[in-house]
Amino acid sequence: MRGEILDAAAEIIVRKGYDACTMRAVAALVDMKAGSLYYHFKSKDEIVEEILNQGIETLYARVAETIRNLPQEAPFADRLSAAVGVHISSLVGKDQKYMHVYEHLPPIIKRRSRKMRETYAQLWHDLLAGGVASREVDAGIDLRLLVPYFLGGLNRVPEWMRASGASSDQVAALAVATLLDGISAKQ
Amino acid sequence: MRGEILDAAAEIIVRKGYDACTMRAVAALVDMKAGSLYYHFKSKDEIVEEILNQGIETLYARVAETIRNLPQEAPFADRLSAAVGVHISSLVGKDQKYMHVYEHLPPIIKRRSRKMRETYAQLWHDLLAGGVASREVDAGIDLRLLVPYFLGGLNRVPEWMRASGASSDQVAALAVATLLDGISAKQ
Amino acid sequence: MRGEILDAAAEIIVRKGYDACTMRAVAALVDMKAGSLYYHFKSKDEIVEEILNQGIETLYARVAETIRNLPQEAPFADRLSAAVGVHISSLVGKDQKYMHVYEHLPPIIKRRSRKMRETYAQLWHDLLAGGVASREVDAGIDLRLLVPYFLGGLNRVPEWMRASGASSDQVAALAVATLLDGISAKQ
Amino acid sequence: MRGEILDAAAEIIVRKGYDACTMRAVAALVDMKAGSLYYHFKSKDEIVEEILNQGIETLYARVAETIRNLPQEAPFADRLSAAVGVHISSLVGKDQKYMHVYEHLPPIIKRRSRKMRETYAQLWHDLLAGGVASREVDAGIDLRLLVPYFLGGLNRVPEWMRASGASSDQVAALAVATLLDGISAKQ
DNA sequence: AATGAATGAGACTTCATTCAT
DNA sequence: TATGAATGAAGTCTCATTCAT
Repeated sequence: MRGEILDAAAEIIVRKGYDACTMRAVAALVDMKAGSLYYHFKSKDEIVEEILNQGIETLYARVAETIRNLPQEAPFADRLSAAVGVHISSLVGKDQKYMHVYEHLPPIIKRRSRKMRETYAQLWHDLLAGGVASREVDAGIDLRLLVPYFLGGLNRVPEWMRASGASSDQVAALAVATLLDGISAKQ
Repeated sequence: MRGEILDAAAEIIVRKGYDACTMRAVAALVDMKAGSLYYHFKSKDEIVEEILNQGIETLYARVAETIRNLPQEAPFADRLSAAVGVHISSLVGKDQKYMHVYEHLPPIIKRRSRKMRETYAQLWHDLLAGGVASREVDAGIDLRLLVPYFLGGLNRVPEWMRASGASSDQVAALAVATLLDGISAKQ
Repeated sequence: MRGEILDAAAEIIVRKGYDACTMRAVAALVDMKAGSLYYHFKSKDEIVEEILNQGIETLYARVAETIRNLPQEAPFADRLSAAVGVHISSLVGKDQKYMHVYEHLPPIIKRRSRKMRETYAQLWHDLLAGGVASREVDAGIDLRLLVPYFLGGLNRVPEWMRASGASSDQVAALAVATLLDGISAKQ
Repeated sequence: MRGEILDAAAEIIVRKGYDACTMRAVAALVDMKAGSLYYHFKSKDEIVEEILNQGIETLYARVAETIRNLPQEAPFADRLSAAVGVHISSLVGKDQKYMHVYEHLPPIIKRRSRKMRETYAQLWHDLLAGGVASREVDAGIDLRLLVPYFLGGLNRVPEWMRASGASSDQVAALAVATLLDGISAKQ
């Protein structure tokens, strides 16, 4: 039941926005009355928080596992490519409502998942630091800046994919290529 | 007075989020009672819409003018650099609350400024297309994908600057360098 | 100016109902701002009251004069017919907004013109009493009951004319004939 | 509870007018807070509409049944008398607040019950048409005009009864007699 | 485990009215 | 005479939450 409630809430947030996600609306979707939700959750916030965390935790787990499963000697470009691929396909995957949720939340609530999101950013930081260590990434780059900048672009991807009609593979390829080599014409 | 009300509303949205931006709160900030706001605006929506438009329109005007003022023969890297610089400093400039507003709005309301935002995206599209035409940008890049991806990253900048403590110049430089040449170590 | 304001208010009440008759609406119709009305009237109530009275007073004056102008020896049927004709055509006359107003007012406000309306009822009472005196009206009829009952029917006339599409003459003729002779088939 | 709320609202409308019938006032009368009413009704309109319908529907049902229960061969005068009696006593009956409500509503809201009221008018139309068919009513009378005119008078009855102090039976008798035979003195 | 019913806070909005200018 | 600006009261409605059953 707890799970079904979370599912319902996520569904509503993604489909109609955070404001439309009232306790009554959630309850209706699981064939209950609003008051009954309080048997399973202490408050609306608890529901949202749980959804929020579940989203990033899953994302973290997937990307972490993908990286871990690569052969240790895999070149940086491959590691990056794999990570970006999993990140984007997770954001976009049909059954992955929980991950879409984040983009619909008011900033005040987003902030609650900051710690977990920093942990996730650290994952990327480590990935890139690995590239620097192996001299595959330019040592002059300040990773403290690059990581948030790059993730910032990545997180908007679903929003813009809808507009441009591109596939997640196309977007992933573009992101990787651009990050690695830039857009300057090579002589 | 109209202007002061808009200022107040923008201030609240940016500082405490859209939900906290009630008519009462706005009124209090300009030393009025809630009802009085209706002498100046037909509805809360009208206020938000005006803020929204003013933000993007100013941004558009600034970036467009910056580009226009460059010497025609300026190399692409310079044009890009100038544009990115203006964009970021506008987003971050202290007195430029109106531009911060966008990131705090619920998607339903964001949608209202879509047309203007597309116009703005077109500006960047043209800038990059110019680079392709002059063979300074790799012709293989699909601009329909790149522009939203790049702007997506750019728009998150203030959010992450706060966290990393970098200056807007630093971030701008990073964004330009990365976009142009990527992060791969050059031999 | 006073007159134009009254006109405007009456117009609105008749066309859109009492609730739509706000000070702002009235002001707009005379090209003013709401506050300015208070130079001419002490309150909204004063406006409504004045309209109300003007309506009945005119009606009273017309009917009274019509009766007075009849030759003293005119038969009762003629007197009644004349009075009903004036009453109905006043209620229905295009330029006579003030009289339409009454039907749109909330009962609480209607009550304010009670005294004047009783005076008006007295006019009819006298008319009928004259008929009794001259033995043209059945002496068994309790005029205290008949007058309000008959006027009640008469006042709804405009409302129902609109529905049935009859002319004011048709309705007047029907009212007179029915009142005098009833609807029973005469052998 | 639904019923008690309707009762309370009707009570207020009849006693203090439609404008005084605020959600707060209704709630207070049933010992609740305004917001709680929305558990039982979707909107204030729903409350008013329900009262409105209940009033006319009851009236229709009563009059229709009264007529139906008369022996088929009952003379027209008896049928009319019975119908008028029920109509008036319904309007006036102490427990029948719902029927008083109509006269206190703003025209915009009255209109909502038009269809049901037309159905009710049809009932009277049929009654009179029956009289014409059996040659008890003068065939020259235009029923399309008479019915609304007569009902118009009937509906004002409670308003005027209060003033004149007559009983409902007295008024009913007067209405029937007048309608049937008029007020002319019989030779 | 769930519901019916209620609450209190607070949202947006409208309106008659006031008053300095 | 008229207006711009403001106010306070009130109105309808929504929502998270509570609690006895």
